[in-house]
Amino acid sequence: MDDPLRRYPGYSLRRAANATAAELAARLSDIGLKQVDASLLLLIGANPDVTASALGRELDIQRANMVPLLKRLEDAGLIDRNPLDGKSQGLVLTRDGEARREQALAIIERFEAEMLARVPAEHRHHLLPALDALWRNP
Amino acid sequence: MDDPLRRYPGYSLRRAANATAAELAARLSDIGLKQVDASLLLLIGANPDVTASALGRELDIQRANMVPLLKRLEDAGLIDRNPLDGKSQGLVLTRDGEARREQALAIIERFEAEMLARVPAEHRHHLLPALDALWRNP
DNA sequence: TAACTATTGTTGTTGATCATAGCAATCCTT
DNA sequence: AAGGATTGCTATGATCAACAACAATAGTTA
Repeated sequence: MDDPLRRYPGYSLRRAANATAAELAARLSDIGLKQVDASLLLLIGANPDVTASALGRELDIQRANMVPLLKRLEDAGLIDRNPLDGKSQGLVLTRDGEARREQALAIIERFEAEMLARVPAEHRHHLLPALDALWRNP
Repeated sequence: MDDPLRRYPGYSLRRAANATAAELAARLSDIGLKQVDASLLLLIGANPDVTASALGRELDIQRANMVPLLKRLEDAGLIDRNPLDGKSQGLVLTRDGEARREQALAIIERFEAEMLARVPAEHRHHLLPALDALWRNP
């Protein structure tokens, strides 16, 4: 079937993102996490006492939508909340959260390596800078 | 804020895809189309009498989910259905559908060009082949 | 030809995701 | 002390894709 879309990098970009996201999601589900969960664990681990708002800004997730995400992580015993002042709360990983973060990290590192390995060597090191140019400077 | 995710091509891939998808969606909304609509118009235009099932396979959309998509295009007077045999129906663009397809094509071509222009020249021609390697051969 | 298997188009339901608006409490700055 | 901004949250609606199920038909094989 003739597919006029295949010429377009933008189309391939979306398809590639979907395909890789699906694969990573499948692997992360082995440890009971979604991609957002893993992102949050990594970010909280690297930035103890971050606020929900700051996380939302970094990941482009609206404040309101952070609530159920963090609630699930809290209910799962992976994160704790420290009141920073009267209204802000700092988020930290629990012991379990840290363990899970390390599992997620291992899965992600491995996944990224395998993903990159699929890209022909001549193109490989161009991928990250090219992608970054597409969204870092809006 | 320290963001451990920025090292990962897979993460940049998803962010770049989201950012570009949002921008293209905004432009296509000027002519009352979503991305899927535009994809369908382009595909039907290039493959007259294609079936809904074939479109779904090409775009990785389940048969069942094609129904409301095609119904909207039909209700908008952009496509017609030709009974091919007792159960299959061939899809074609109407006059209006062809006009809309050309508008969509112009928007997409322009968008793709601008998108590519944002990528530094050294990386530019590596983008499409690198992305294709990520999803063409699963 | 008869029987089976696969394909097509469809319905209906579900869950996940995201945008939006609004609210109370608290903070920061002037 | 006051006004505006920020934080966390509730609630709601729209959209989207996955899934199961089904009837009708086509294609293939016994």
